[in-house]
Amino acid sequence: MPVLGRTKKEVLSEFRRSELLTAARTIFGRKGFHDASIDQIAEMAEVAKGTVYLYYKSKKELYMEALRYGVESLNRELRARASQPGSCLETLRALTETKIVFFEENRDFFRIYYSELGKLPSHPSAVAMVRDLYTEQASVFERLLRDGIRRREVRVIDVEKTAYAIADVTRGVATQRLLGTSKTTLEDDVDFVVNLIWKGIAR
Amino acid sequence: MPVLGRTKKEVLSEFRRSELLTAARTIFGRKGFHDASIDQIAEMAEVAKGTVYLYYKSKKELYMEALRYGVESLNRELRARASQPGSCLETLRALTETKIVFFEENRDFFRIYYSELGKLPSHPSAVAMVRDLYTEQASVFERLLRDGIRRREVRVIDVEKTAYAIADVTRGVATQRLLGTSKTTLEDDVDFVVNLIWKGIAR
Amino acid sequence: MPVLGRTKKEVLSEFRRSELLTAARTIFGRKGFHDASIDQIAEMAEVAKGTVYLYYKSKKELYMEALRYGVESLNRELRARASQPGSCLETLRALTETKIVFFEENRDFFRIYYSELGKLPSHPSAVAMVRDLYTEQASVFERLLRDGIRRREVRVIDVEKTAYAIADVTRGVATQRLLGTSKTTLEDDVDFVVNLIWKGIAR
Amino acid sequence: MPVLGRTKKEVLSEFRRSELLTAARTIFGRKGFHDASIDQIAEMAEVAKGTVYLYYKSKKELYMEALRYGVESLNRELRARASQPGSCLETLRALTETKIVFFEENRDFFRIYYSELGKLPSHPSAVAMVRDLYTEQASVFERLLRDGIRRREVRVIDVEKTAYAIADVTRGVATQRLLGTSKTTLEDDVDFVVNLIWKGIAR
DNA sequence: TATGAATGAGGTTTCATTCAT
DNA sequence: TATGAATGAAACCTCATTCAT
Repeated sequence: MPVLGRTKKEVLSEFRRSELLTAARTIFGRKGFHDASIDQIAEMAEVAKGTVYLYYKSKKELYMEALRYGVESLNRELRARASQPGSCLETLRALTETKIVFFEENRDFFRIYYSELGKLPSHPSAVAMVRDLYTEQASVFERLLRDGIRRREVRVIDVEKTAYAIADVTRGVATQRLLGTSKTTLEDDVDFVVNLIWKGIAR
Repeated sequence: MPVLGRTKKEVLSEFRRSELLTAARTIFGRKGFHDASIDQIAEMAEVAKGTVYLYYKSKKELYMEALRYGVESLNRELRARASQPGSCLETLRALTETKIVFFEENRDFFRIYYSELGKLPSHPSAVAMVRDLYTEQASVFERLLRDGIRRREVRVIDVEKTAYAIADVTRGVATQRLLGTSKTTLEDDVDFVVNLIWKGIAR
Repeated sequence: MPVLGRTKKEVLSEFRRSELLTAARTIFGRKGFHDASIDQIAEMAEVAKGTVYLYYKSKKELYMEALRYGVESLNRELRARASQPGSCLETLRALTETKIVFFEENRDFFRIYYSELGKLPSHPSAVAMVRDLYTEQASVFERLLRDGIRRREVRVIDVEKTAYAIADVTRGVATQRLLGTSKTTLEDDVDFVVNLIWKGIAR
Repeated sequence: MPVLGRTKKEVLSEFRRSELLTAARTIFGRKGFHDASIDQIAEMAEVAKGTVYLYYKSKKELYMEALRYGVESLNRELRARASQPGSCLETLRALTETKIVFFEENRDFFRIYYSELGKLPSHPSAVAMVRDLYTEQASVFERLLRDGIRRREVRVIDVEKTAYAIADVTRGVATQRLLGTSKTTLEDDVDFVVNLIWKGIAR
């Protein structure tokens, strides 16, 4: 009995995958890949252990999907915001804020994300995927910078390196916030990042 | 028959510890804490498994010591360089270079270091230690910035946040280099970091 | 599809526990706690090593349950026999025989039992449990003696000490039999214990 | 430089053996065979671990010698007391007291002794030895009983079985005392054993 | 003879994965 | 499809024993 092109089965299946992904993200984020157990994830997703293997063929695959799922969400939000009109500086500020807020709302994911980025070539496949998504994210910023250069708001710089630098400083501030080290408001933190970078790159 | 205050035994013992630490750093860096096995570390250090436990009372302790050993080496180098005379900008450049070179020469350690920094509250003790050492490192840069402000080379800024930002951008560039993503020379990379930051903070 | 209040699963689970307990009793009895390995017990119970841990959370717990299981069986038999009518002397003889027969039929258990009784304060928890069960057993004999005193079949004595003495002599005879030192029939051995004790305590 | 037929070396060697045996008895008694470590014994004997192996070729051998050493001491005391004049009853009381006192003064040994007796055929060799010494001990009592029968103080009984029974009841009382269960004086406890047995065997 | 650093076998326990129901 | 009992590989750690000094 297909509805809107999807059978009941497909809907259920999609639902399970989503529940599993959410649970995986939470547990993996909280305990790391190794200390997380399939049992815990299954329990949180309210299915039996064996069921996990009907949807993901291994712990690693589940991990990678949870990772991809998160990064893609973030990238989607960033792209959406980037496509809104505004000056280069305004957009830069908006993107920075989007990213920091995203991490604050997805602390568990934040950990998976950066622990994986920090790992480099250990789960080669995972890294490759993260790198791709990271690169995709960087490209949002690169496009912004190129626009800024064209519009003469930004001086001529190495856009790629700068894009990475923006990501790094943003990550740093997000880390401070999650660690509780940062004592300033979200707005101040965003200001700091944007000012630093903008001074560094403005005409 | 002590020689220069150290017996032959002490020398051997020190040698073993050092071999173990080096092996541990390599293996842990390559595989992460969990996927590294004591057996592999012992083999690389050319001792038997049991011998490891004569020097470190658990896998975790060995890990932490390997971590501490590396961070302390880096901090030592940074402090040494920071104490040399020069303008604020010169010193900033020197420190940045020191750090990037250190990571290039200690790739395996780089991974432990940042995977641990990215972990936050999982091995509480390890994290605490890394955080302390990280803070110590940040303070080298903070001092530099304060000096710069006093000497009117640098404008009045939040030194703490800026110190972290420097560390973050530097880390980012080091990552690019280790990933092979960066196609530019060491000098160019250092220039990039220093310019970006300096523009952001100079009077 | 529950049958008689028990599902197939429950039956299987009960069966496994029982198989494991039996195997544990045999192996522990034969080799002692330390020299017994979980592997051997699993093999004898015809399950994989990991399965043992689905039913008992550690080697020690398995050991204790095997112990408890045996002692409780013995105590049950003794209590059942003690509640049958008969003179004090008759009951004493019956209990003695019950105990000796039980040990002959459960040689492996006999060893766990007495090795644990002989250990005093090493596995504190195990010892506490055995002591409780031992005390319970002693109380069966104490009640018998008190009855005998009331009925004027037995002279006034320290019932507690005497109860222990009966247990000790019985144990001794059981030991002789299991060692093969005793060359006399079961009946003769029982007679010997009962006569010795009875002479010692009768009016 | 032999002195009294013994060189300095021999004296030292004897001293070491004795220190080791004492330490072994204490540690084995306190922790049992498996949980005792050669290291602990060496430390208590104030020698290095390797030295232990110059005197005893394995942990088991050391254990057996500690066991033998203790049993032989006890047997020696019993034989000495048994050879003193006195009625059968008097000697029985004296021997019982000797044994209980010996165990109270050698608690650690007591545990080794009975844990080994309780083991039957696990370390076959150890058991054989203990059995021999146990038998030797029983024979002291058997001789006493036979004397008593000849002197018409004791009725005609199975002396072997009775000898074991005496040992068993004595052991039981010793156990009560060491466990702290017994609340009566040494004299009362001895009285209890002797009365029970004597009533059981006297003419 | 005495030492104690080094060895490596051995055992418990965990947990991802499978499979019969 | 969903379950969860069963599996067994893998890894940490201990400690009796050896051996070079």
